Amino acid sequence: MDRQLDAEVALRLARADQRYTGLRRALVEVLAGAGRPLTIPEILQSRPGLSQSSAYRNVSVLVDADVVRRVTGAGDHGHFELAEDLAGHHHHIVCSSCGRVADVVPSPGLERALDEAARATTGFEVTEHRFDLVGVCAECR
Amino acid sequence: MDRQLDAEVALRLARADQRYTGLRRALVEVLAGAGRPLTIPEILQSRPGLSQSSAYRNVSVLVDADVVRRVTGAGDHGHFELAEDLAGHHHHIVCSSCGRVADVVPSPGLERALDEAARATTGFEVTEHRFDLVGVCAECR
DNA sequence: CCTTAGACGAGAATAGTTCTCATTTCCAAT
DNA sequence: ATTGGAAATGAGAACTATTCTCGTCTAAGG
Repeated sequence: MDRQLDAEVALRLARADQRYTGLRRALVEVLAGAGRPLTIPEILQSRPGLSQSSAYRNVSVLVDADVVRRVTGAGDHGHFELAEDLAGHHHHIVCSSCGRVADVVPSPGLERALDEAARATTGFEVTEHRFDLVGVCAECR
Repeated sequence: MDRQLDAEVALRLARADQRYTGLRRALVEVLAGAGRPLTIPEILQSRPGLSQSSAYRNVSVLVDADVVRRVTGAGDHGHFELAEDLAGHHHHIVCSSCGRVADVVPSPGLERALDEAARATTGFEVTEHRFDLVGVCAECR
């Protein structure tokens, strides 16, 4: 696994008073290697023997430590990916048929427009934006 | 309730081989009057006596008939609103603290940028885009 | 080593949502 | 109007993703 990523994750867990255990390292590895948001069942498949309760518990710890982010809006299962400042800012495209989620790298022009929209909003203190495309993936088509 | 909306909903339900019952009319009224996506508990509050199972069932019927759309990514409950072509295209801002969702009307420039991004995506047949802001609402702040 | 706080796994518990089924309502044809 | 059948309704059971509980085990620091 990437050394710098490893060190940054260790730092964030330490900040949250959490240990960087083998299981948590494994979760970070799986998510870093996937290149797209994964569900808990998908994570369990890639690490046979890992118990479901531990997967949920530790993903939750990683979310609280700002290492992992939960992605919603794609079928029944939550999807998980590395935090944006670890994996790079990107958006998602969701298949409306099978729920699969793929990463999309945005253009600078798009980002400028999105930030502008965030600034124009009143009444809320905007902290984040989400831009997802919805469509049908090649397999489902 | 708006006559044109009423007729359009009747048409869509007929297309889906569904009746436009009093309960379904009530649901459309509540959603049209809210001006923001509502959860099932919120809908139940505004129509006392309405049973939970009927609310879920009929909202689902309305979703299948393309009258209502489910909004995800805001807390534990799903939120429901009128379909975009009935209520007008808009985006949402979600309070990360309490889960409340408000509507946001986008600028033409933003829409142009979003459409461009959709066109640039390959591998998927893009049918829709979602752009949500996340922040903290005035009450929670 | 030993101690002890925390992590682990298995399964129970929870909560949002969907399903079942007995009853009622609605519509159409007589 | 009346009746027959198809669909809607409501109460509660069932389902499923997720979280919690608790007894056991691991591992870091003294």
